[in-house]
Parts: sequence; structure tokens; C-alpha cells
Amino acid sequence: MGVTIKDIAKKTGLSITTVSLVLNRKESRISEKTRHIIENAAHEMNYSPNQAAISLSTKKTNLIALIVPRGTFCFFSDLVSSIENACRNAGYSLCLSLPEEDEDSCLEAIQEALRRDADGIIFDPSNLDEDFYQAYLDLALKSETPICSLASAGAHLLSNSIIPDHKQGGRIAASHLLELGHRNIAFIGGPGESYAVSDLLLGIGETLEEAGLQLPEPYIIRGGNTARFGYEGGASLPGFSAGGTARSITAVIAGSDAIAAGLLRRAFEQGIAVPGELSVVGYGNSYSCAELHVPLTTVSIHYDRIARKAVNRIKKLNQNGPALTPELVPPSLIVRMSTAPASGGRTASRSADSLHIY
Amino acid sequence: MGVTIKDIAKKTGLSITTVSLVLNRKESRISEKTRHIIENAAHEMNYSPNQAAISLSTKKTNLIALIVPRGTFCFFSDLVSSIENACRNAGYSLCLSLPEEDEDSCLEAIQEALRRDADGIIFDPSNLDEDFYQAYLDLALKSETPICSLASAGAHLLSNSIIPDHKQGGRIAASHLLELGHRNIAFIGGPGESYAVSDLLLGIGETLEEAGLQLPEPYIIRGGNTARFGYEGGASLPGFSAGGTARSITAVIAGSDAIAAGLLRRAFEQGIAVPGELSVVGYGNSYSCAELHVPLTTVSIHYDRIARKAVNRIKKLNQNGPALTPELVPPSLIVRMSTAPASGGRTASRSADSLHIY
DNA sequence: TCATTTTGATAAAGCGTTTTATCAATAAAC
DNA sequence: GTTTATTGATAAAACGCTTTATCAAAATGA
Repeated sequence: MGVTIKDIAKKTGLSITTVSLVLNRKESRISEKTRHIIENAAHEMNYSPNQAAISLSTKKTNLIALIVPRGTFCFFSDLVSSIENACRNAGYSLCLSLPEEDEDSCLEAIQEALRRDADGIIFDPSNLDEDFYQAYLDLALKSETPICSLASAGAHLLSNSIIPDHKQGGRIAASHLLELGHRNIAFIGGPGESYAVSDLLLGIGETLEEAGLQLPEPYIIRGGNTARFGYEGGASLPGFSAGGTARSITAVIAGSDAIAAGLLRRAFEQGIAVPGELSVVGYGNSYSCAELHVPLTTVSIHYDRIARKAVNRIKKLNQNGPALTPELVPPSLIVRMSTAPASGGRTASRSADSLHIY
Repeated sequence: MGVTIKDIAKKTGLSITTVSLVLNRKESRISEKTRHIIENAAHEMNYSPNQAAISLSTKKTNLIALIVPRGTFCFFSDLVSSIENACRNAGYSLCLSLPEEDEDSCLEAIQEALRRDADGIIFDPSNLDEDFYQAYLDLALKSETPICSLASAGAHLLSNSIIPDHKQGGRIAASHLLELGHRNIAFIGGPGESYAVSDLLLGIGETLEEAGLQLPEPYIIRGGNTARFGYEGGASLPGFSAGGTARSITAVIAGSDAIAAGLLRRAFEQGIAVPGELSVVGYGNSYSCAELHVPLTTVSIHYDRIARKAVNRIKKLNQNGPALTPELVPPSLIVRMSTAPASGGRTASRSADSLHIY
């Protein structure tokens, strides 16, 4: 279809080699005169290099494949958006796959990435189980494509992972509530097989234990990551539907912001004041969680940082840098308005700006 | 890096041509025996075709580029997710660009798509202004890459657009409120230059006029598409901060679900009951809008349909089908719980299921 | 002036496919 | 037993680019 360097060569009467050299290699020994002729011609003819040809020749595609199974642990758009940005800044194009959560679909996505000979694969398998990892790793490692996982499970197998430190995330959320004086804290979150949620729970549990408290079985509701689950599952928290003081629980940590949203709605409908009677901490700091009627206190996973690190790592590996050990990225707390001291009082008025509401 | 058909040829002692024929052309005249030998070898050696080479040879990349300027009219994740799905189902890979909203960034994104020689470009410029279209079209049309726009502006120039019928969306929203008996309806929505919002307003205006009403200047608040804008701009609606009956406005149409969310928060904080005292209609039916404490009545843009149509159109154009006229896709109303009769009464209890809340 | 280095440009091979034209061998038709 | 079709496989060119090795011409040094 388009204009090729051959066309430029023909038009200028110079050779293909010369054209290529001018267009790619600033340091090559080409006279200024020739250089100008070619640059002008290229511009006039509206030349655009053909990436397929470049890829074939150089064995670099400048492509990063991002694979995020649908319905993944945290709302995907933050991740996708961050990775896209990081890719663009680093000169990569982004090839996006949102496979279904079953093994076949995910493997297909990986094969697609290999067929396209991506310079790197970023994969977020946080809600898949470990059996899967093996198959995925087999494929990944057989090819020499750098793979960067965004999940802790299997991290020992995969040297190049950048991992949100969900355990730390759990600690942060729990500490926040403890500091506010809460003693009866519940958890509601994702499916049982999810490693991300397991880590999260681990952090919560440890922190509570260190404070001499525990997280008893009935205070843990597992099942999903959706708002619907938050709405429906929330009702089964001990004493949640009872009015006023009958509630033993004063705070809930949700495994995702969506769950927290559902929970907030349930509380609203039942006339339970948040944060007056119930504090809620979300998880993820997704776009939408600042839009709720009670802006959500939540744990930010810092996908922007993770994205930068992941893309960077792939870039280094492409330059034949050494494989590196997995890196944990610590989350941080975003305090908005859904948490307050256990006593029930609203905290001293905080200005919207200091609350990072929008 | 990987195994090539050359390797397979060498291993089986057959020719490259034969290998290629076996692997791609079911109908070619190759003996069953040879076919089996090659298929087995390919499988054993874990052969994966190199897309760059295929592209170079066939001039088909099986790539669709999706360009959605950041901060676009409607929350991008619904669109992106739908397009990804449609691409996958149609055998395409998705190359995603989320450029900044300025012209340079968008042009870069288009050039990237051309460099990658995408089989088609899907572009959502709904919040860019018409000047931009010209530059964008120049590039697009100069190449012969099929382009499918998702915006109405410039549609007369671009034959292959699939366009959400925002005007119809406006009519639907307004009709709904009129049927509920509202007479004082306001609008709060996106920036002045946005054609999408202009269409939306047009639909609203026409519908009100047909009912003998109008949308007076002070009832129109323009500025952005964010929740923050909904929260802050909402307060400037006539009489909004006044208590009880002082409010003249009984219903608001928001230009996006995010705006509606901000508005809902403002209403909550000011003790204005939704939908009891104020009805709110959102726009877009984005993921998050069902998660709000008052599940949002909104206008669904049906991105899934739009995505399928857009991808299909590109596929047909790739098969040398004729260029087609732009197609308008009608939105539809999703009634949830943020609207009620103007009288103030809550509507007869509706079950959650019939409300499409989750 | 002749040998040596530097400068400017090029030819040609290679990257992994597809595809057209060709060819030998076997089968069918006469 | 020739001639003609058919079957099964292949050689080679092409796709658009990069890169190495090569080469002629000009500049430098002795």
C-alpha cells in the first residue's frame, strides 16, 4: 500500500541502503546533502515505515502484550490505562487481551502474544489459581519472551514479576481501622482460590493478631469481587441487618472498591450511617470509588507505578539486561470519608482537598 | 527466536512450500501422509507462525487499532472492553491507544496505527472538535486503511462510521422524565465543543419543545464530564442549595454517569432525596453507575452492539466490500431507581431484577 | 608521487512467510 | 503404447526493511 524506502530510493536516484541509513542512523557517514535530499523526499512522499518489515528484520516488534483476564481482581481500567501510558512513554505499542478467566482463553491470549512476537508480556493472573501458572509458565518460558506477572502466586517461579504487595495492603487497611479504635472488624472479598485476596487476608489477620484481636470465621465473607456481591453478601455480615446497637461489627474491609460500593448501598438502604455507625475500607482506589455518595477510604495499589516498573523491566530485558528478582510494590492508604473513629463520632471536619476525593 | 517453517522443512525433509501449504491451506493437494508428517512435526516442535512475516507477505495484519482519547465523553472501559471482545471474536488483535486529547497526541496515535499497518482503525473522537477531524481524515484517507469513527461530527465526511445516536439518547431521557410528570428539567454535561453533548442537548431540547416546554439557559450547566464537575456544578443549578420546596427543578439529565454520580453525592450531602425530591438520569450505562447508592436510571449506549458493528464493518471492508453509509445506533433507557414521578412519590416498588441493577 | 586513511555510497544477504509457476511422476484415456 | 490429465511436491520471487561487507573516490601523510 504505502510508500516504501524503495520508492524513495527510486525517486532520489540513491540506493535503498542509503535511504535506510539516513532514516534510522543519525551517526552514519552520509553527506549532509544526501541526507537532506532523502529527508525531504521522505517527508514529501509521506513515508511511513512498515513495522512488520522492521520487526522481521530486527526481531524487535516494539509491542507489549497486556493480558488481563476479564472480571479480574481489581477493576481493569486503571491497570490498562496505566500500562498504556507507560508503554507509550517508553515507545511501545500495546496489544490488549481480555480473555475469559478459563485456562484455554488465557493460553490463547499468550499464544497470540507469541505469534505477534511481542517484546514482552504483562500478565495479571491475580484471580487465577496456581495450577494454571504451570501451563502458562511452560509456554512463556519456552519462548524467550520476557514475561512480567502482576501476581504473587508463582512468583518464586517467575523472576520478573512486579507485584502489588497485597499483604501489606491488608496491614495498612487493618492498621487504619485499629488506629480509629475499631475492635470488631469484618472482611468481605473475592473468591477462595484467589491468591491476591489470600494475601490481603493474611495481612489483615496478622495485624489484628498483633493487636491481640482476631478475625473469626463468621466475620469473613468470601465469594466475589463485584458490587452485587458486596450488596448481597454484606447483608450476611453478623448483625448487619439488625438495627442500631445490635450490630457487633463496627468496620468492614472490602476486597475491592466495587464490593465496598455494594456495601455502601446496602448500608444506605438499611439506614446505617457510614462512617457514623460503620466504617468501610475499600481496596484498589479505582476510578469510581471517589464517585460514591460517601467517598471511599481505600487502599491504592498504585498501578501507575507498577505499570512503569513493569514496562521498564521489559525494556531492560530487551536490552539483554539480567533477569531480576520479583519486586513488591507497597500500596498506600487513601483516606476519604467512609471511615471514622469507632466511638461513632465523625472525625474532625476534613477539607475535600486533603481527602483526595477527586 | 522461535521455530520456523524452515526448521520444520529441514526436520521432515520436505520443502518450505509444502509445510506452508499444509499449515494454511486445507484444500491444497498434499497427500494425507505428508500432511500428517508435517502436522506432527509442527506440533512437536511447538511451532508458532510469525505474524510479522505473515503480515509482510499477505499485507494483512489482523490488527485493529482502537484510539480513544483519554477523558473521553463516556467512560472508556466499556468501549474498550466491548471492542476487545468483538475483535477477539472476529479473529483480530487489538492495539490500544489512549492518547491525550490534543491534536498532536491523536495524530501520533493514528500514525502508529498506520505504521503497524492495522487492518482497520476505530476512533472515538466524540469530545474533539471539528477542526481536528480534517487533519485526522487527511491522514486516514491518504492511507487506504478503513477507518470507523464513533462520533457524529464529520460523519458526512467519513462513510464508515458507527455512531451512537446521542440525539435520540437525549429524546429518550427527556421523554422518560416527561412521562413521570416532570416539567422543570435541567441539564448538566460536557464541554461546549463536544459534538456528542451538543447532539444530546438537541434531543432533549426538541423533546421538551414538543411538549410545550423549554430548557432555559440557566438550566443548562456545561463544563465537563467528571464526577467532580457533577458535584461542583450541581450546586449551581437554580435553587439546588435551597432546602425543600424552594427548588424549582425536579429533574436533572446528566451528560455522563460520572456527572450523575457527583450530583447524587451533592444531593445526599444536602439532604435532597433522590428520587423523592429530585430525579436524576445518567448517560452511558457505564459499569459503575449501577454501583451507586441510588442505582442510576441511565441511557445505555450499547457499546457492545456498536463494537460488533464496527469490527464487522472493518472486516467487510477488508474483504473488499463496498464503503457503507454511516449507521446510527439507537440507545435505550435503563430504568433503575434514581427517577420517580414528579409528584414526589416513590414509584410502586419494583423488584431489583426488573431494574437491571446489577 | 605513491601508500594509506577517510568518506560516501552501495550490493547483497537475510528475516519468515505466501504464492505462482514449474516439474516429475503417476494415473487415465485413447 | 502413446498422449493427456491429475497428483504431489518444489524452486524461486516477493513483501519492506536492516546490516555487513565491499568498493570507489577523495583526502591525507610520507
